[in-house]
Amino acid sequence: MMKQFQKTKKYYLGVLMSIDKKFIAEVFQNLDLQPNEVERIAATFELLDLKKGTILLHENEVVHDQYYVRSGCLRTYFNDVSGKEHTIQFAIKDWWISDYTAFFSTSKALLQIECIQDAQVYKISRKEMEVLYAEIPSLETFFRKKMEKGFAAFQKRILSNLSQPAKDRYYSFIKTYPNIEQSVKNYHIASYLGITTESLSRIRKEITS
Amino acid sequence: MMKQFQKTKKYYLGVLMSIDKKFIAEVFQNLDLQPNEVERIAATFELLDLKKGTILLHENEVVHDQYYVRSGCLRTYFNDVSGKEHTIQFAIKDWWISDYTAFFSTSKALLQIECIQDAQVYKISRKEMEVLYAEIPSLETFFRKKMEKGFAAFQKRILSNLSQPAKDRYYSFIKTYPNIEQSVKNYHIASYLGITTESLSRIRKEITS
DNA sequence: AAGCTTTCTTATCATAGATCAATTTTTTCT
DNA sequence: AGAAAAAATTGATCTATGATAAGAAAGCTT
Repeated sequence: MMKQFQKTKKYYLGVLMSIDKKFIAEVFQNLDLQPNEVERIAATFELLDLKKGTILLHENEVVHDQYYVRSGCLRTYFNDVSGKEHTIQFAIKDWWISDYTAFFSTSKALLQIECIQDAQVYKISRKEMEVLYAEIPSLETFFRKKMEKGFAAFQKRILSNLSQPAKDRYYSFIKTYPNIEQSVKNYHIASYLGITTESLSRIRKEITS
Repeated sequence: MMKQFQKTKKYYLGVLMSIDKKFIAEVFQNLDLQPNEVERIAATFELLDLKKGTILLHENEVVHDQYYVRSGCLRTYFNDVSGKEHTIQFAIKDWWISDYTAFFSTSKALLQIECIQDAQVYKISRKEMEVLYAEIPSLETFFRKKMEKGFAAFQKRILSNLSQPAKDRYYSFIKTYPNIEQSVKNYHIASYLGITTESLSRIRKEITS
């Protein structure tokens, strides 16, 4: 498949920057970064325009980057041996996305990252980010906290998969992520909940009646 | 239920320490800590002797601590509305355990921590650990990496729950955690795999035949 | 607007694993 | 060792969700 996204220009050394610094400051809003720190960070961010359908990361590619979503919608999913897709994560505005399991160890992707609504994302490499950790320690804390949230979300998901019927999990999903529900297809939601699209359809029918 | 564990004495300021510093150094073996750093850490560790059956943490208690297992075996589990137990994690020698979701935010426990084989554990408070992060930055990195591993394990579990039948999940479990298999009951394993003990029994029967 | 293509729905039948109810085996305690 | 408790097994039946197969509806494209 052709690459459907294009890179924006990138200028190093902070002389000229194509990326909106103000926006970068908002990404890390609670950190109270110094202007020079924001500039330093901005230099490592790369803005990408993605068309719906783009596969940003393919299975077995080494994962060097994570992405911050400015707009649009992406998801990570796993293709199992029987050809079924299992959605691990959706990401809309202000979410981070990657195959984190592979990202952390700079190893091969198990997941694919797919753009499911035209999107603008920042691409951030792990390597550059680790250099930044040393310069701006609060960044490491920022990402540690993100990770803690992600960990908690995964645990919650394991428990709801184990203890709740599909109908309850669907209710939780639309209640917890109303904005995501609007950006994705029902078959995406089904693959996230771990049911077939037919089962989801039956659940939805039950609800409306 | 009576408390079945007793605290060991604890001496502050590094004047006298009841806890084996050599052992502490091993906990963080890859960090290459200085002797004074080890001493500093040791002062925040509290050694507990636990009897099988002890509930170290009850649902709805605020979670201030995590535990490092020196010996024995513990598990965290969730009691769902219908009275079923769902095991989230087992911990044997050299594993860390807590209700991390609550631990990270110092909020109320959803899980219980149960000692399932007589154990010796170190208790480490989040608060003290965060002070240590500032003094010994490599500690924050150490725990971030642990978290990354835990995150990856959770993702793997979500995917295997969604894509594999119980039999395959059981095979993976005993292959991945042979040492845990020997320390826990089959009904613990069943509650980890998300099946009933009857189903696990049938799977085991199939294997032996 | 007509015709594709994608997405969603509906119906029928199949099945993994649950539930219920005993029973047997293993472990623990006195 | 023998009794009691805990854990594991087995059988019969039930149920939520899957698989398969059509169709209907919605969204794009020209």
